Amino acid sequence: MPAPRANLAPEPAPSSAQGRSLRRRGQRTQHRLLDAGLSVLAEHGYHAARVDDVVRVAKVSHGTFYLYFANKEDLFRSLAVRCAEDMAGLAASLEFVDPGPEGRETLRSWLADFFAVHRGYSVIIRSWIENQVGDRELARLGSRAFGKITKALVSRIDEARPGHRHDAELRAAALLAMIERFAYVVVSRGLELDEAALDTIATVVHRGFFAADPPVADPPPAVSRLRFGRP
Amino acid sequence: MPAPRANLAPEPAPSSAQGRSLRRRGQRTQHRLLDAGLSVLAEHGYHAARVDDVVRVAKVSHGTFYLYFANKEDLFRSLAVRCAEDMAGLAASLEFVDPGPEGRETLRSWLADFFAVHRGYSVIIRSWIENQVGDRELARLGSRAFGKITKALVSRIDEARPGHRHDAELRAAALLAMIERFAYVVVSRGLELDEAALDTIATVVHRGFFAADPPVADPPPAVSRLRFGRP
Amino acid sequence: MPAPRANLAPEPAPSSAQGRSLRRRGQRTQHRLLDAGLSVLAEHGYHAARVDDVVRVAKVSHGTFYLYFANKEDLFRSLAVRCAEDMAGLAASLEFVDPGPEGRETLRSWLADFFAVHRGYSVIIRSWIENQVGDRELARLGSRAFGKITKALVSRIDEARPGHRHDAELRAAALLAMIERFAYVVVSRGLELDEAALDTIATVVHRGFFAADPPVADPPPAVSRLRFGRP
Amino acid sequence: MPAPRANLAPEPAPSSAQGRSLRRRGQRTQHRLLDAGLSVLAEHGYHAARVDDVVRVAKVSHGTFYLYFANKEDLFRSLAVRCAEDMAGLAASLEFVDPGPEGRETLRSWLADFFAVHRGYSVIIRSWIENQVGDRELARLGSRAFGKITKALVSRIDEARPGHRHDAELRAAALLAMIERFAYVVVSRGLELDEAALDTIATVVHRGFFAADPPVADPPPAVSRLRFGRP
DNA sequence: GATGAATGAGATTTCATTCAT
DNA sequence: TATGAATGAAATCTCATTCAT
Repeated sequence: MPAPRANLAPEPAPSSAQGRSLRRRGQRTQHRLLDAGLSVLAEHGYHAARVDDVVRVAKVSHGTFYLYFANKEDLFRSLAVRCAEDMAGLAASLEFVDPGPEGRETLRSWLADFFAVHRGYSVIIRSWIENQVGDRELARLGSRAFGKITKALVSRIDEARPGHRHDAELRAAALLAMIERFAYVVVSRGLELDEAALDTIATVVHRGFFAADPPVADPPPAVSRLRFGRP
Repeated sequence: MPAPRANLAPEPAPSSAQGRSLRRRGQRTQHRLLDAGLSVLAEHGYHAARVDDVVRVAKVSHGTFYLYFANKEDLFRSLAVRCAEDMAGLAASLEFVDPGPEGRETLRSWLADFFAVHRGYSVIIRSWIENQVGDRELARLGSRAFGKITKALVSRIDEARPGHRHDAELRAAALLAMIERFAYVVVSRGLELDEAALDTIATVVHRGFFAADPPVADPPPAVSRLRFGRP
Repeated sequence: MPAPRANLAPEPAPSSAQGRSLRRRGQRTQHRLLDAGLSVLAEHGYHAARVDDVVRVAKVSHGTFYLYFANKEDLFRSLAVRCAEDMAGLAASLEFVDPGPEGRETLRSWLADFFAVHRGYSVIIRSWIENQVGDRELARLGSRAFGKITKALVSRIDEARPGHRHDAELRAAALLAMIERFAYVVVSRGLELDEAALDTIATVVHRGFFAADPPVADPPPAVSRLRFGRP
Repeated sequence: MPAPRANLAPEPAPSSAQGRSLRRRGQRTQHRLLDAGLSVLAEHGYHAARVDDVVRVAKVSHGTFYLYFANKEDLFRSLAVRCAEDMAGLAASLEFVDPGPEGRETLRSWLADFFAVHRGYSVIIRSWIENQVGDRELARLGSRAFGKITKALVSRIDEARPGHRHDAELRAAALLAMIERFAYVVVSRGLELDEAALDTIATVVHRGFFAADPPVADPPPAVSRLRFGRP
C-alpha cells in the first residue's frame, strides 16, 4: 500500500537534482488537487463531490489522488486548515468599533475582508457550520475558527455597550450569522458586492449591534398569532 | 411500474366505512414516512440521508416507501410543499412595523413565528438555500417561498424608511439572511430561544433595519488591510 | 392463504341464487384476467409483462389476481392451454395436399387458418418456441402442440413426395418455421394479410415444399466466401 | 459519474509499450465482457439476463462491468453493432441467383454464411425482431440491418422473376422469415446443420422463391373451415 | 369475492479505495 | 511519481406475492 504522505511534515530535501525536481512536480500536483477540490466542493457540496470530479478537474489519475491525500476527507481537511488560518487573521484584525462614524468605517473595512475570505472558502465554512462531515477534529477546527471571530465580536460589542455581557454574546452570534449567511447568498448567486451595498451593511450592523440602547417604552407581551410546524 | 401516488390531490373519501378504513391505513403510513423523512433529513442532510434510515424510523418495509414516493427526491419534494405553505403564511402575516416601540413588538411576535417554522423545517430550508438537490422545480418552490418573505420584508422596511427602495431590498436580504441563519444555528445546536434572547433579536432588527437614518458624518474611503482567498 | 382455484375442475353448482350469481361474477373476472393477460403479454412479452399491468388492464385488484391464478406463470399456462387446443384443431384439419392446383388451394385455406390462430396467440407461441418460461410442463404443452402440426405436415409432404421421409421432416420444420415467423412479423407490424399475399405464400409453399423433384444437374461443392461470428 | 467508454471510437494506440500494455488489459476485459454478454444473453434472453451472470462468466467484479458499459442495454447495444456489421456484409455478398442449378449453389453457399452469422448472434437478432428492448436507436439498427438483407433478396428475386416487383417483396419477407426462424430453431436446439440439410433448404428456397411461375389453373375461392382466436 | 396495503428478496448501479505496472 | 484498471460494499429501486379487512 502506498503510504499517503498527505499533511505530513515535509521530508528532508533530497540531494540529487532529480529528486528535487520530482519534489517540485509533486508540489504542483498537490496544489492542483487542492484547487480542484475547492472548486468541486464549491460546486457540489461535500457529499455530492466525487473524487472522480476532483481528479478530472486536476487532470490527474485516481491513483495520484491517494498519493497526496489519505481519502476524500483528508483533502477537505487540508482545505479547512488553509481556511482556518485566514479566519484567525480575520479575528485578529478587528479593532475597536467606535459608536460614532469612525466605528462604522472600521466595520466597513473589516466586513470587506470578511466577505473576501468567504468568497474563497464558502463551501468549507458552510460545511463547518452544518457539520456535514462526520469528523471530530475537523469540526473542532471549525469551531475554533468561528470561536475566535465570535470572541472578537463579543469584545468589540462589549466595548461599545459595556455592562451587557450576555447580550453581547447573543448579538455577536446573530451578527456572525447574518454576515456569514449574507456572504453565502452573495457568493452562491454570483452577485457582486458593490460599495453602496457594503455601506448599507456596515450601517445596519453598526446601528443594530453596536449602538447604545435608546430609552424603551413598556413592551406588551409578545403573542404569536400563527401556529406552525406540524408534529 | 406502480404509479406513485405521492403528491397527488387526495382522492375523494369513499362512502363505506370499510373503504375508508383502508384509506386511512395508507394515509397513516404516508404520514409516518413524511415524519420519518423530516427527522432523518434533519439529522443527516439530504445527501447523507438514506432511504434505509427513513423506513427504519417509520417502521415500514423498503418496498412500502416506494409505494408512496417515487424516490428519495419525491419524499423531499412533498416535505418542501408542506414547508412552502407555512412560509407563505408567514409572509402574509407580517404587518406594518412602526418605527416606535410597537413596531418592535410586532417584529418580536413575527420573529417568534419565523423561528417556530424553522424549528420544524430547518433541513428543507437549508437545502433550498444551498440548492443541494438538483431539481429545478424544487428550487423554484423554494425561491418562491423565500421571495414572498423577502417581498413582505421589503414592503415593511420601505414603509418604515420611505424613499430608499433599493436600499430596502438589500436590507431585506441581509435581514432574512440573518434570521434564517440564526434560526439554523439555534436549531442545529439544540438551543432554546428564550424570551430575553427574542427581545434582543427584535431590538437589533428593529433598530438596525427599520429605524430612520441618523445624520451621517463624512465617511473616509474603506480600505481593506488584509488579503484573503488564495486564487 | 386463499387456495387458488385456477385450472381446477368446476365445483358443483351451489343451490342458492346468491351463490350462482357470485359464480358468474367470478367467471367474468377470470375471463377479464385472461384477456388482459393475453394483451399484456402480447405487448411486452413474458418477462417484461407485469402482474401490475395485467390487473390494471383487467381493472381488478392485485389480490384478486391471486384468487384466480396461483402466480404469473399459471395465468400463462391457462392461456397456453387455450392455444394448444386450437393448434391441435389446426393439425387435424390439414388434408391431403395434391401436387397439382387443388393442392395449392388446400394449402391456401389451411394457411389462412394458421395465420388466424397466430393472430390471437402470437405471444404464447413465441414463448413456446423460445422457451422463455422455465416451466417443464408448459414447454411440453408447446412441444406437443407443435409436434402435432409438424407431424401433419410431414405426413402431407411425404404423401406428396414419397420415399424421402427424412427430407420430409426437414422440410416440415423449415415450412413451419417460415409460416410461423411470417405470421409473427405480420402480426407484430400490424399488417393485414390480403388475398394476393395469401396466394403468393400458398404458391411458394406448394412449389417449394410439396412439388416433386426436377432432374438436377451435378452440384459443385458449396464453399462459403465469408467468415462470420467472431469467437 | 465515471464516463463509460463503451461504444467510443478506439483511442489512438499510445506509443510506449508500457502504456499499450495497460490499454491492452482493458481491451481484454471489455472483450471478455462482450463475449460473456453474448453467451448469457443467448442462454436467458434479454430480460432474464442478469448483469450478475455476465460478470460471473467474465470473471470480473460488478464494478468493472460499469466501467465498460453504462448499463445492461449498453452492453447489448455494443453487441448489436457487431452483429449489424456482419449482417451488412451478408447482404452485400448475395450475388445473382440463376434460375438454373448454379443458382441453387449460389444460394446454398450464401445460406451457409447466413446460418453461420445466426449461430453467433441469434439472441441479438431475436431481440431485434421481437423488439424486446425499448430503445429506439437499437431498433433502428436492427431494422436497417434487416432492411439491407431484404433489399438484397428482393433484387435477386426480381432478377430471377422479372415483372413481379410487389410479389418479390412479399417473397423476400417470407424467405427471410423462414431462414431466420429456421436458423433460430437449429441454434436453440443445439442441432448441427449438415450438408444434406443445407442441400434441402437450398433446393426448397430455390424452387419456392426463385423459380419462374408454371401455368396455373383456375383457383377456387379459399374458405376457412375453422374459427380461431377468441376475442 | 374483492380490495389495496405491505412485504422482502433480488436486481441494478455508484463510488471510494486499492493495486499492478 | 503517476497511471488506469479493478474491486466490493453499500445504496437505490422493482415487483411477485401475501395478508388483514
